[in-house]
Amino acid sequence: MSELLYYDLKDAAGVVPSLATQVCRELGRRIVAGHLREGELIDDENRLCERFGVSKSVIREAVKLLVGKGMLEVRRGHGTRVRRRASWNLLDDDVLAWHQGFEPRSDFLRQLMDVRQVIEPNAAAWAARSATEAQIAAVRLAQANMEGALSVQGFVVADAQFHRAVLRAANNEVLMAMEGVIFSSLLSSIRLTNADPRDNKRSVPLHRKVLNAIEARDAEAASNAMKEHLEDTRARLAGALSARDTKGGH
Amino acid sequence: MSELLYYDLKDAAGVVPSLATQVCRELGRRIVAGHLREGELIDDENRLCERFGVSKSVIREAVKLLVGKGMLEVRRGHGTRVRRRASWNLLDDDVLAWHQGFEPRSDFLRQLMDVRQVIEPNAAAWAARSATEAQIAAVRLAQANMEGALSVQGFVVADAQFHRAVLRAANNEVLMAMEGVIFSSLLSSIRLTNADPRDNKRSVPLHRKVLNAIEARDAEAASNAMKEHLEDTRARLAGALSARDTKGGH
DNA sequence: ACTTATCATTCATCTGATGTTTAGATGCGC
DNA sequence: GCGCATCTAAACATCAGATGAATGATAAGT
Repeated sequence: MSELLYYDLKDAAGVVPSLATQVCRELGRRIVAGHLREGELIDDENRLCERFGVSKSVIREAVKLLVGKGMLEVRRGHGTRVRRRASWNLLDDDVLAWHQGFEPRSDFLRQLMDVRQVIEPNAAAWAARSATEAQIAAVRLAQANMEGALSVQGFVVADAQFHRAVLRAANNEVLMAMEGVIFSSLLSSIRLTNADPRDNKRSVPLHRKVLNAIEARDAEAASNAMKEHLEDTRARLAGALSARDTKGGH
Repeated sequence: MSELLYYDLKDAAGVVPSLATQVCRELGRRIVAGHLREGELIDDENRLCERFGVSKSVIREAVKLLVGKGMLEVRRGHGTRVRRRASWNLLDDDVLAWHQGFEPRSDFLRQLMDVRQVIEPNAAAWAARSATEAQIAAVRLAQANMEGALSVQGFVVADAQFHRAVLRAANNEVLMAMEGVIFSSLLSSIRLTNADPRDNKRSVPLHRKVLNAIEARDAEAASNAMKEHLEDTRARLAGALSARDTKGGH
C-alpha cells in the first residue's frame, strides 16, 4: 500500500510508466531488498532481455537509470555489478520508496528518524522566521485537513501534507530536496504502527502547537514544538520496531 | 578546476565516461546554468542527435539519466521539457557538481551553508558518541594531512577528507548520503575566497578542536567545535559573496 | 617465469524500421 | 460561427540486428 501511495503521488494519474522505468523499478527493488547482493555481477544484457521480455534498448535505459542512482556500476567488456550500499543515492525518492517494498531494517528507519529530528525542528524555526503568508496558509490548511480527516488514509495524507508545507515554508531548496526522507520515514511509521487512530488523535495537538508557533513567528517555540512531536513519533516507532523484531525476527 | 576536482574523485582514473554520460553532463550543465529554462521544451531526439553527433540510443540514455535526476520530463508524442527546479534532485552528486560549472547564485550557496550548519554539528556529536577507533583514526589522519599540506590543492583535499571522515564516523547512512552537500559547499567556498592560504592556516586549530572533542568522546564539545568552525567558514563565504555581488553583480 | 597472442564475453554505439501517443489542423454538419 | 469527429505531422517507445571496442582468461612462445 505504501508504495502505491508513493507512486500515486509521483506518476501523473493514469500514465503508464515506460518499460524502462518498470524494469528499473523491479531491479531497484531487488537490489534494495538484498536479492541482488552488493558487489555481485548481475545478468548480462541479453539474459536480462530474455528475463524481462524486452529489447536491449529498454534494458540499457533501465540500467542507466540505476547507474544514475549510484546503485549499479557498468564496465565494458566485464559486466554490470551492484555497487556497495555506501555509494547509493539514499536520498533519491525512488531509492527511498523501494525501501518500503519490504520490511526495512530497523536501524535504517532509526537513522531516517535521527535525520528527521535534526532537520525538521530547524525547518520549523526557519519557517517561523521567513515563511510568507501563503506558505503559512498552506500549513494551516494541512492542519485543518488533519483535524477534519474522515478516514485513516485521509489523515496520513494530511499529515504528510503538513510536514511538506513546513519544509517548504523554510524557503531552503536543499532542505526541500529532503522531503523524501520525511515522507519515507512517515510512511514507514504508519505501516509499522498500523495507523492506529488513537495515535493520530494524540498527534493533532502537537501539530497545532507547531502551527501556532509559526503563526506567532516564534522560531524557538516552533523548533521545540516540532522536536516534541518528533520525539513522540520516535517513541511510537521504537515501540513498534521492538515489537516486530522480537516477534518476527529476521 | 572545481569540477575537475569533483570528477577526478568520482570517475575511476583514466576511464573515459561513455557518450551517454558525456551528453548527460553537457545537458545537465546547461539546465543548471539556466541556458535551458524551466518548463521549456528541449530539442527533439533527432535534433539532439545532430547537435551532439551521436545516435538516438545515446541521446535516449542521456535523457533517461536526467529524468532519473528529476530534471527532465518526457511525454511521448509531445516532447521533453525541463522540469521546474523544485523537483530536481538537488542532493544528487552530479546535480551539485553542475552547480559549480558556473558562478552559483549566492542564495543557493547560503542555503547549502545553512544545511551544513544544521547537519555537521550533529554529525560531530554522533561521531563523538559512536565512532569506532578506526573511524577516529581516519579523522586524525585527515587532520594530519591538513597540518602537513604542502600545496593549496593538498590542503583542500585534506579539508574535504576531514569533513567526510567526521560524517562517516557518525554512522548514519542517510547523513553519509549528504556528503555531496558538504563537498559542494566546501569547493564553492574555496573558489570564491581563492583559497587564501591565510584562511587555511586559521582553520587548522578549529579542525583540531573538533578532532580532540571526538577523541575525548565529548559530544557536546564536538558539536560546538564544529559550529564554531562553520560559523567562521560562513563569515568568510559571506564576505566573498558580498564582494562578488557588489562588483560583478548579476 | 615472463611476456605476448588469441579468443569468448560483454558492454557501446549505430542504423533503420515500426508502433503509439499527442496536439493541432482540417473539414463537416448545424 | 460553433461544436465535434477525423485526419495528420511530430515526437517518443520499442524492437531487431550489425559492428566496434574493452576486458579477463587462457594458451602459446621465448
